[in-house]
Amino acid sequence: MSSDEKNNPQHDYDPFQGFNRSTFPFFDENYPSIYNRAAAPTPAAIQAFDPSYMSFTDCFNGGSIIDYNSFSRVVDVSCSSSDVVSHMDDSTATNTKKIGVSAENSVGDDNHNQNHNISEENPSTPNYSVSCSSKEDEDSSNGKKEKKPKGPEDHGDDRSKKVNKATKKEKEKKEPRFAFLTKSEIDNLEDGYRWRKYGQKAVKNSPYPRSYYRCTSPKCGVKKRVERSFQDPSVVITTYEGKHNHHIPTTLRGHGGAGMFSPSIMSSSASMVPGLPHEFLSHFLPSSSNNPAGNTSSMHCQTLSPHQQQQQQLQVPDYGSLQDLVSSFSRNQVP
DNA sequence: CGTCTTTGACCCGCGC
DNA sequence: GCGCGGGTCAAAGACG
Repeated sequence: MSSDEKNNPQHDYDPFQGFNRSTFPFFDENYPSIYNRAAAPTPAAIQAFDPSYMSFTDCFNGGSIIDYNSFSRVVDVSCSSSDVVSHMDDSTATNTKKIGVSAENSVGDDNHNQNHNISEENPSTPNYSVSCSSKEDEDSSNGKKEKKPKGPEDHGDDRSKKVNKATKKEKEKKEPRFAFLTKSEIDNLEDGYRWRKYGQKAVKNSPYPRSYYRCTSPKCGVKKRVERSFQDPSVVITTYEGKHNHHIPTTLRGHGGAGMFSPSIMSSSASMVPGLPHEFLSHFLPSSSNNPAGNTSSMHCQTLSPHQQQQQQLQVPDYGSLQDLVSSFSRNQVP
């Protein structure tokens, strides 16, 4: 652990900072969740979360909160400065940036690698991590840079560059970012929204490329990045960036579309909270096999390929445990 | 024909 | 200043 990390205690970090907690139904202990189970989760059930991940257990128990740095260490993904998660001002952002670098360099760190043994014994036990950060991004999505032809005419833009730099700093604090670890064989996990892939890049120190998606809805600048952990290729890291300013599209393209989730569930949550909180929720919605309210989703399931269905099963967490963990977190964190 | 993916090039920030 | 790596653009092609 770097000294920077020591100086940046995470115990007071709130991964849901920036969101009204009421937008997360499971923060409310009295919320009549359809995921409520008959029995409280057993300790064994909680421990079923693979400890080698930054799981929800890690996230919420005892106020030990994941940030993107921990996240990057766990899954061995590099994270840019903007990925770093913390409620921080610019000065601390500089610090965490260094943390991010050290995280990337920590691949050979024994202390870290010891925790990288990802169990294969519970393939049906999905492991999730979530983190968020604030970041500008509207400058690239809205006021996106013009692609300028390289040549003699491409000069005299230094002024605009500086302006961009300044506005970037200002916007730096706004865009929320959530990262999810999902054990899945499918890279691009369906979340109900429509995404258009706009780029793919090879990731340093990883054989797996990183894909860049943008929400296809006009004026919605939400982006997501999808990549695999090279430590455990079965783990997909999905990073959402920004908030949707629209509801989930009612018509989705073929091959299952929103098949992972019940449309009734999606629409209800979407109408409550369009945007990222819904997305966050959607990642933990049950599939047909575990969804007590799930006739509709089972209907969608029929359109899934066996591959997708397998992935779907891998996606299903123990929602009772999950909810309890989050509630526990809520109790610990909310004044 | 519209939508989406692929992919090489480009831009930019950062560390050395 | 230079090189590297991450992020984005946009043309071309694939697909339904």
